[in-house]
Amino acid sequence: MKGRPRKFDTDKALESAMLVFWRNGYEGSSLSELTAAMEINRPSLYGTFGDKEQLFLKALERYLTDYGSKGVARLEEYDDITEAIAAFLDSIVKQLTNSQLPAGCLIANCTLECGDRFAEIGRRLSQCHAATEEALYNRLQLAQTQGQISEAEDIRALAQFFTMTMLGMGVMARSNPNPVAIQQLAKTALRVLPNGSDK
Amino acid sequence: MKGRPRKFDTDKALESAMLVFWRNGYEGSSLSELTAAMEINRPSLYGTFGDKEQLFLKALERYLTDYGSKGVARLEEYDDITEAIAAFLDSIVKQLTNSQLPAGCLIANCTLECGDRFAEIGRRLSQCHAATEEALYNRLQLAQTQGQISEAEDIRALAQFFTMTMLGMGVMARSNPNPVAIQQLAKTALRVLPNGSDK
DNA sequence: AATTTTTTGTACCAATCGGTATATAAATAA
DNA sequence: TTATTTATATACCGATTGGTACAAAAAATT
Repeated sequence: MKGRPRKFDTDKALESAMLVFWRNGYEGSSLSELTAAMEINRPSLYGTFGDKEQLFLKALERYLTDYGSKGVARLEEYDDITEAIAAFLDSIVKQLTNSQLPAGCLIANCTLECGDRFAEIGRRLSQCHAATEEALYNRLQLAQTQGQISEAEDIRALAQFFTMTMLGMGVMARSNPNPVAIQQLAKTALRVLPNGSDK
Repeated sequence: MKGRPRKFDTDKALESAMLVFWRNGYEGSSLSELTAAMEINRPSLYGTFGDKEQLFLKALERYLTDYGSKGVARLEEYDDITEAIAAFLDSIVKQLTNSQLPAGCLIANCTLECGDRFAEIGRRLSQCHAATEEALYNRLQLAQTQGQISEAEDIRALAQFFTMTMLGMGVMARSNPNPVAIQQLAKTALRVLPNGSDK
């Protein structure tokens, strides 16, 4: 490779940026704070990641692989649909109550501020919600074909409900980070499932 | 009263400010946009409402009386606890799906961005959640003493769950403002109540 | 009519915002 | 060694941020 070699680890830098966005939101994260956390200077940031919006989108992808999609992955771990969704919620609870991580959920945190005002980011974040809903829907549909859920059940509504639960827990965790309460929210939400009270 | 009289209606101006904050969040609302919407100039704003933070807190109180506390008020309208909470959620759904109003819920919108970074605002917003939870708790407790809810039921958990539902619906409404879906979320959430599936 | 009090409009403040021009340093290719 | 390429660090850009100084305007008080 020709040219002066990079002095910093792009992966570490991106992770640092992601944590800043997670903590402060999109607008709340200034270029100065970002470059400080990433331990690089501004031209290196622009040369490597593009402008602030592109950096955010890349940080978001990083968040998804490291944190955001852990919950959906757990949907496949159990044959029983209630256990599967319990595992999905439990994964989110674990994240939200991990005091080593920024408060709340990066996606929820930024959905509210970016909605209209930063169109591309807003669109991408909506896609994230839709992807979660779709994963839940597919898992619920499988359970329905297996007879675990009645045919009369509106599984689209259930998928949207648990997506909302994820986001709502994120807001609660940001406002009052009481681990026991967050844990309890997940348990209560599970009761909308036919046999959810048992778990 | 001595001195030059005010040229604008402070109440109208505060309402305009509230709508800007609701749409754009706290940091996202610049002094320029606020004064433009309020149709006053900057010194009038500072003279009448104080600085930006104080203006926000006053706008928040205005939001609470006009919108935020409508849901809680409906808790008293029905003797049956399930109907009461259905009315509470329905009031919030109505607001979230009103296309004349800014998207989402002002409180949820700003909880995420203000948490740590604007301490006083963050504290006040947490109080708002706590107040909602407390109103729900009191109503649930009444229902429990009336035998509508089993003594074994953890009504604190239920109060927190419906508070979370309110906030979660707010995020969903901001990201994908589909009235039917929001309405359905409320209906699904109601199922955590002993006889919630009937309603 | 003169004085006092309060609001108004304009014009401005330092600080910070996201973003970049420029020149130097460090590597490879010729 | 020389030319080329890429990343670095510093220093800067215009625009916007929240917040104010100042003087004119409009009312009540004396």
